[in-house]
Amino acid sequence: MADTGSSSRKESFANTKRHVTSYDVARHAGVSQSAVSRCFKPGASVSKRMRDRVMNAVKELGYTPNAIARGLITRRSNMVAVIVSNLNFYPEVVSELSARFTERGVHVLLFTLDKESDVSRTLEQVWQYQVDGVIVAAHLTPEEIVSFDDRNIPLVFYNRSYDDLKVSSVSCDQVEGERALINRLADSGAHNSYAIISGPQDSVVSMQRTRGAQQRLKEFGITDITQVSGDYSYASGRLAMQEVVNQRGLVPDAIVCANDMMAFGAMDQLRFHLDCDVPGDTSVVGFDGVRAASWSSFDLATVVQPVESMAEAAVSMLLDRVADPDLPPEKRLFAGVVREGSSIRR
Amino acid sequence: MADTGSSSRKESFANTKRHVTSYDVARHAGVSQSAVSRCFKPGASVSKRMRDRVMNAVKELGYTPNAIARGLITRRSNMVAVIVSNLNFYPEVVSELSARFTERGVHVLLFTLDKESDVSRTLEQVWQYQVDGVIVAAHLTPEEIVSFDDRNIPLVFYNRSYDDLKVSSVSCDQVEGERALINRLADSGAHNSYAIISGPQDSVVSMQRTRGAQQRLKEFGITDITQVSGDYSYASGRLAMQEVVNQRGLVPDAIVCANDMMAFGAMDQLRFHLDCDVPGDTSVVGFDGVRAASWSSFDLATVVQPVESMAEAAVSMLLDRVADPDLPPEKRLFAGVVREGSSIRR
DNA sequence: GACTAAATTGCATTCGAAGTCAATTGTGTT
DNA sequence: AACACAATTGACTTCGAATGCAATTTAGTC
Repeated sequence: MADTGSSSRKESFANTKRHVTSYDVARHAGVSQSAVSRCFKPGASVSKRMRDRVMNAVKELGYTPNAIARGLITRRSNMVAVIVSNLNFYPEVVSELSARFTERGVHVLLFTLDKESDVSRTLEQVWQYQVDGVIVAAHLTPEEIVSFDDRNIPLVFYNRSYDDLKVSSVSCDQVEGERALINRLADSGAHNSYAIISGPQDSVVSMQRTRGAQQRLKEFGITDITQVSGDYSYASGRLAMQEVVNQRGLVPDAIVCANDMMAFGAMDQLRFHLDCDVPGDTSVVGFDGVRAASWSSFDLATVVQPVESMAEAAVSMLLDRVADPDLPPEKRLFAGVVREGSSIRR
Repeated sequence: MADTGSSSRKESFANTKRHVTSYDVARHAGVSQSAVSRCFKPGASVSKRMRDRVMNAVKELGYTPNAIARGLITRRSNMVAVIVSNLNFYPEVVSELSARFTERGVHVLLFTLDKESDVSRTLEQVWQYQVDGVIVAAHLTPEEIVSFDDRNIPLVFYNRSYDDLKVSSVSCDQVEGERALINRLADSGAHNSYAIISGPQDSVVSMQRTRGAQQRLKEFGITDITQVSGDYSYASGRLAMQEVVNQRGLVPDAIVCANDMMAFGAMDQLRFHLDCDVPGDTSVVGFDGVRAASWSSFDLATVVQPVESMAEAAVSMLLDRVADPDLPPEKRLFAGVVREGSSIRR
């Protein structure tokens, strides 16, 4: 640490391959640096002869443009931030987003939040990196949302909507989806007692799903509902299921879970620890339509979110707003598709 | 497009909040720009009075340092690239890596590869973004690996080792793990006929796991082995299982799968489509130790990779080499832990 | 071949922060 | 109070590429 100066000097000799810059290319090709720069700008005015000469030199020297330097002058980093509260809950989403951004030549700076508490520190980092836009699949406070406006950074929420605020979002219609799912349960007859396993108390998505279920059940005149909450995990689904049985003393006709993971947990708890048949004795439904829902072990009735369309929408909405910051915020709502499965008693 | 000049001019008026730079802060605080810069450099020589004045101005103006500009001059972007062949196979890994890098103030540029074919294009992007280092959980050709050396960019492989090449890597001992798993099968008695469901032909990891199984089985004098290959997915596990039965006409005593997903598929195929009890009629084992392996539905015997330790190792190895590029490459091998589960017949 | 318009090229400046070095201020000693 | 020496501070340059503008070349026309 003390000899930083000399060691870095030594280092720059050790690196025989010093960075090749556009100046090096220019000198080697006998042209100006501007010319080199222009050769990398699509649609710039460059003669064929010039382009050939430059590209030759580029190849010979192994030149790669420095995106950092470019970003400094153009004020476009060509990077977007993707902020996810817990990657484990959204692997497909991140994967889809990443693929689609890449397709469009945009790069993804990934931020995962362990606890919602470090959001502000994360945002601090986001600002520093001059990203062109941000996709957020996590909860932000209104102040935090406003800070995006202040900085003129386009923001698109994924599966979080703030009805009252002027923000762009892409989401799945949680309430409608849940209602459709309840319809299916009702269609299949004798479901009189229900349990709802919700997500964390502070999760807006969970609220919406749960509300959808409650509403629809109420409309069907069903009042026998036990509600407990989990944290979206498999383990919490199992615990919640047990808790339901402990509270009621018996198993309800149907278990409505706020997501698939908890539904798997509930199902497993019923089948393997409560000696209960699904769907023979009781029905279980989830929400999300993750891969495992279609595994034979579960074949879960659920609402499938159109992840691909949603990701595509989020990406193009964001990039549209990057290109034209004056576009008004837009909320796009996608309908979920009910997956029948065989976890509903008939 | 034609009026770029005027429109960008207009824009810069529209953005009432022009970027606040260190110069703005300096002017507002009545000091030099260097002073502002120094206030953001830990361990710099700044008097308390100066620091207070500057920090006040920073707060009043809402200044955020520009990491892009900093990166240009320091030649440190504080970003690393994480290249994953298919995020869906590694959600925990990416999540762990991301968390640990963030902890250390390093940012993650995520690249996901759909087909291995676009690796070179991806690398092109990686070079442009001047990342300080790269973690790769995908297959690279020797030439591609050399290109990292040429550019003096530290590289750490995750779960891919190239025995002959001088590269750093963190991996789980696939062969040993698989051997231990086979031991467990052998311990549990009567497993005479085996099926091995391998991964894709070109997957090194699959090769190693499969080889480990074959070796150990051979040592036990077992020769009745059917081998088919899948693509690591649940669906391919089911297909492969069916294929095994089609080939043999009956179900082998044990099914050794190259990863957990395929094991789930095989298990489900056996239980729900081949009317076969697991572990009653046959044993199934996997590899990886993903979350779902411990779900009651499966309770799969498998080799649990110590993902956390491995991620930690990969991150610190990479950052150590970023700090001191002269460190020699190092290969760290982690032992997997056999998870008993209840998918093995006793 | 002369002349105008259009296309191409180079010069010089810019983006925002960091580091070098010299100038200045502050501290401690006798 | 005078001096040596350390701690602070500011002016200026640098990182690498993009761009406005002027200079130059080329193409097009009669």
